[in-house]
Amino acid sequence: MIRNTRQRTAVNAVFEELEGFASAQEVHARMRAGGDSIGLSTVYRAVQALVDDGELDSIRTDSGEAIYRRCSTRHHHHLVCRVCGRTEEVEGPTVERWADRVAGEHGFVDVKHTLEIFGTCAACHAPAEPSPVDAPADQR
Amino acid sequence: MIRNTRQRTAVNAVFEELEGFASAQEVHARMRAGGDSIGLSTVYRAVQALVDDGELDSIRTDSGEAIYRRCSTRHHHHLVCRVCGRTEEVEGPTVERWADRVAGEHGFVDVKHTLEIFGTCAACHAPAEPSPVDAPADQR
DNA sequence: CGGCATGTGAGAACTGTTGTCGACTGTGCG
DNA sequence: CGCACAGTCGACAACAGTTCTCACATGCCG
Repeated sequence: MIRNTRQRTAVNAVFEELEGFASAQEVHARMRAGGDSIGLSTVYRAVQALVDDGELDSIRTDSGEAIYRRCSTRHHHHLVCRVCGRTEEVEGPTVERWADRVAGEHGFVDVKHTLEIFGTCAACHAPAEPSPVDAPADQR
Repeated sequence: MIRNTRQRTAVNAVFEELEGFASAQEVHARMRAGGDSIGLSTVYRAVQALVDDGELDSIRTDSGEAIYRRCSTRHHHHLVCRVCGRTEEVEGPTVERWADRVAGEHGFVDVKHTLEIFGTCAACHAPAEPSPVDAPADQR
């Protein structure tokens, strides 16, 4: 049986008022800062329970930390500023179709995909930037 | 200056004879098992050096472990079978253009993206058909 | 209300990764 | 060839994120 506890409700609430991603530790810190008393273990447990329920989506950062977002409703992707962390949701039928087609051509079925776009947003890009023409060489 | 050392060559060799992904620890274990004496730190260093050189590609597993793969240096994406772990490289100008355009529309610059497609490959999807080309043993 | 399965939380333990530092060794030079 | 030395090695410590442990608390059901 699964109980409704103060802590579980509170974790849920954090993600409701949150935009973008948060790691378990951030959730914990935020709750502590907000006056809630909660253990780190409990945050992990609550977050994982929410993931199991499909209410949260989890991905990994490059550093290996798990971060969570509330957005399981409709399919979309994220555009993340690598400086300030601001996240925008974007949709793209184009890329959905492309992925399905490519996978199909290789005989794959039951296809899912993950796509994250990283960049520097206009605000973060404004300050001192050495190269006016900053064409990254490796990506196209 | 960058030296050619026995260890670095050996790590490189492991990925040459390897298909698919391997974690740093797997590389270390494999080398030890093969009689090579090498430190774990050295494996991490060598692997990261190879990633920096663009000779290896690194991603994270769901468990947070970093795994590495030798793949072509040009930009591409991976189509991964969630059953056997077989990986195919795919390219898609379409999706590159889409990502750049979408990011640009939001004022983002210096844009990169990651895209992984997961599915079940034809061989693994066939109900009672034991595929002649079976999964490599230690794929994730 | 009372019983008890379930949840909590502080801290220990664990895992993967990175840092440290003395010893070692390719590499370039004479 | 041999020497100097910067780059490298490797055992181990340190670290961060996550999971586990276990005594105690608490929501749920009758």
